[in-house]
Amino acid sequence: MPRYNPATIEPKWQAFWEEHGTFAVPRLPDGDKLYVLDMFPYPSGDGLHVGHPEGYTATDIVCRAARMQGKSVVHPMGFDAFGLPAEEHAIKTGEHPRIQTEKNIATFRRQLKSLGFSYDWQREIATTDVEYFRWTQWIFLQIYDTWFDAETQRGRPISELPIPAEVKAQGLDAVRAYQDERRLAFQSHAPVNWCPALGTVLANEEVIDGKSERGGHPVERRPLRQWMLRITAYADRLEKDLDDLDWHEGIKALQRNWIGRSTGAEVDFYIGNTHLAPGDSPGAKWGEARAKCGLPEKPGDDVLRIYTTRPDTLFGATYMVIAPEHRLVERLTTADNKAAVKKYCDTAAAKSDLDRTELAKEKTGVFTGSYAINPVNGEAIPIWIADYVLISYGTGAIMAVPAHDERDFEFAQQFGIEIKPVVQPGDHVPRDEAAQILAGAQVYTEPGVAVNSGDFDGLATAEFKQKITAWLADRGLGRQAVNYKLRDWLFSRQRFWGEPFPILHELNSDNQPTGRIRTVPADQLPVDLPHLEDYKPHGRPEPPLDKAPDEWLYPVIDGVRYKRETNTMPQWAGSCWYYLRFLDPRNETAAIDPEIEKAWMPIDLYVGGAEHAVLHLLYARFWHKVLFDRGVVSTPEPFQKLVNQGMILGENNEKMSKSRGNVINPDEVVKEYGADALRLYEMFMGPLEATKPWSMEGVNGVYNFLGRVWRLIVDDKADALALHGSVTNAEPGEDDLRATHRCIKAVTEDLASLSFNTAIARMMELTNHFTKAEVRPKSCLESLVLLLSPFAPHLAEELWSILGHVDSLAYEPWPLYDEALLVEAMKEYPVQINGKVRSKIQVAADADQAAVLAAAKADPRIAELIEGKRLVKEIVVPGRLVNLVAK
RNA sequence: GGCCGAGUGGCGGAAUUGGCAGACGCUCUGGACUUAAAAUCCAGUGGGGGGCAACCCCCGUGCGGGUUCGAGUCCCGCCUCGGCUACCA
Repeated sequence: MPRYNPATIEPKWQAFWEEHGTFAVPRLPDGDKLYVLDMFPYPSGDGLHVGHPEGYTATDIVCRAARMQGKSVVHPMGFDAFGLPAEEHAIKTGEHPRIQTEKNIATFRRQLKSLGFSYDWQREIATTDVEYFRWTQWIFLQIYDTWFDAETQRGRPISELPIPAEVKAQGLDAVRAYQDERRLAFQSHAPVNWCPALGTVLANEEVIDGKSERGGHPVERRPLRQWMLRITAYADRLEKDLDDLDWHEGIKALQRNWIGRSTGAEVDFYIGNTHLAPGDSPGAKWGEARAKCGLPEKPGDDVLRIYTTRPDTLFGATYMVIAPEHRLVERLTTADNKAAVKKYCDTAAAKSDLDRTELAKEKTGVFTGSYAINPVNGEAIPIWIADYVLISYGTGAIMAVPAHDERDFEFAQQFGIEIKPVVQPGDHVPRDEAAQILAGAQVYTEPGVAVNSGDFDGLATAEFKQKITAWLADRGLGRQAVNYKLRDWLFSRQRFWGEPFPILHELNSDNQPTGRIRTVPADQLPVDLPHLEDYKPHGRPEPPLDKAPDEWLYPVIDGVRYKRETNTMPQWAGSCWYYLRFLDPRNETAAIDPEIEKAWMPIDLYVGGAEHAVLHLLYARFWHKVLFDRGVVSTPEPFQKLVNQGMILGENNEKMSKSRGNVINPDEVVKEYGADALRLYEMFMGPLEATKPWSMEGVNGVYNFLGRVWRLIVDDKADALALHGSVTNAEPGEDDLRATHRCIKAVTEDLASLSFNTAIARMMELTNHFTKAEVRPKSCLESLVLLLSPFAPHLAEELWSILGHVDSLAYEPWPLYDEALLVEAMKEYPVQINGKVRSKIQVAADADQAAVLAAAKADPRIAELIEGKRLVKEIVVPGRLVNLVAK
């Protein structure tokens, strides 16, 4: 009884492919290349999730079909293997994180192989491989060695950075400092979540409500020396280059939003050298001086520089706000406000970003006691401190215009500050509402026409913005400015299990850092992680590598003692360039051979979850652009086409999670139904990009389909493996050919648009067609098997061999369809009267419109229905339908 | 609050982009085969109504309007659900 038995045929073909190196890819493409990439997984201890095979099957289908269509396809897989869980396991057990990581990778590899994906496993890499992160470190050195030339909008070697004469005159250290300030990788102090009870620094996700996720211990924010990458320098290019990418508009919008470019003006408000009081003015001298020398590059201590996107509302500014971390806080606070201000700033410092934004519904703030002079009207307005202004955006200070900004409005209402409307709403605003706005009782943030704005009254918002910006620039009081929501990338972590930085800090004779740093030369990479006795926290905020043995931690070069950088890189680092290494995974002299890079890049199709739509894709694009500027890669963008697979929900339509108990294990599905059924089901569920619920009955459904295909070709009632009796070498009939060629056309087209679900439906139709047929022409069955092979490769290979072929079908030419065979002699037209189908007629396929119309009117039922009525309109849509409008 | 996406039978989903709504599959029902069951094969399966019958009629794509000979598809106004994001001045 040769039944369809995936449990025997699947391992058999997997072994065959492996033995024969069926999917091994040559160094360079042979003919048209296709680079299809999956987002490589993080090998968690839980093993593969059913979400993984969704995208992986989609790309596998594309690759298998492309090979049959003669393309040279590279389709690699690897592992994003650094990460917290392995380190936590190490802390508990004392076992090196690498051991756990490798176990997990082994599980993932086994699971992936059991699904029959056509990866070139020779190219497998893990970000944790020393030979891989050697080149991650090398790329860091490239970034470190680069400064961004704003003029040409390009990253250039630091050696090409022009050094101003006055800097040069101050000596070598000054030059170094000047360069270091401009490198794309630089050091800075940034707060971390320090948990004294756990003796370790926590990631943001590990902090909930200001307490540690584990144990609920208090967490404080502490500034620590960190590495930053200057991604903001590339913000404009990262935004602009999205235009030419073949990505879903929604994802592009997400990235644009994240970059968050805004244009406005920076404006200086005079604050004097002491504390200004109401009624004070800067005096004519200051204004004259400014008009002469223009706006200084950096604001001095006598002004408060703010950023606004609405310079047209300057006349409506009734107070100022600076962030609690602003450098002028102390300077601006008058004696009698000191205590309150200190208390407020201390509280703000303890709050996490989350507390300051999401959870804080009510606005808070404190008055400094001093005033600033509005440059447009000379009015002195109070300066407040409030944490709704972020130090990390713009200048960390704003002018508040409560009449035309919701946040300022809320704040002003709360603290009883004047609300002064300066924008007359547009005509779309109802009259009573406009009156409310002009009375300062309601906020209005849209454009309109200026009022209460001196000589500028009557200007439309857009025009006013331009005029006032020019006015300010003329007087040295302000300038046009651009800002981004995007922040520089905090690139260091206080963790063990990550890539070490190839950086050394010089020490003086007292073992204190001198501030000078040097890099580990490229030819001395990799910097491997040291051996540790155990992985337990050492109880200081410094990274765990601080407890590395001295031989590792303190190298001596040319008689100078250094301390290694002990921060490690974040998990994002490894995934920023893995797609390059896949092309040349064993290269020992370069990250990638330029010849190989030119031949295969860019990636033609990149498939992965939407959860990486912002960070991973932005970071990788940023690295790629730096590498492009430095001549390492030849394309400005890595991922030409991107598709985000949808989420798979549990059977109950909820997210899959252990706690809900609705997690589906792919191993179980493979065991019960086979890999082909799992693959086919995941593709049949619905569109790749849609969120859709799992259904075991659905899996059973496609499993039945595969069984039907099997029985179409194999006689499952025979004692031994034999072709079904109705399989024949005879020439196929017209109906068979039409059905087959329609299927070829549909599947080919659906594949091109990644519409796998409908492609499968078409193959089901063809299977139904031949199941009913008493004679099944072999040539048609072969076409079906080839069409099915990218989806259910094991079954297809088995049937292909049963049909008498010796070789794998992996490189068999893709079936072609003949347009001439698709058309029928007769065509059925529905005939509508007043838009409702009343009859159907058979007409010769090549009949002209008049003939179709005549046939429609001649139809007995139609004739009866239009009898005695007047035909107002007669519509014939060629190839579609007839509609008669009768009265 | 903002951005994006989606609402079609009992369920997952189709619909050449303005042209027969419900392809394909699941579920369910009936039949064939069988001593019986499973498996398999065949047929039916949006709702309501009429007819002995082949058939016929009405309603129907979240809701309300509109454009059109014709709307799931386009326009206007809502409702619901999901994802991402969140004081970015």
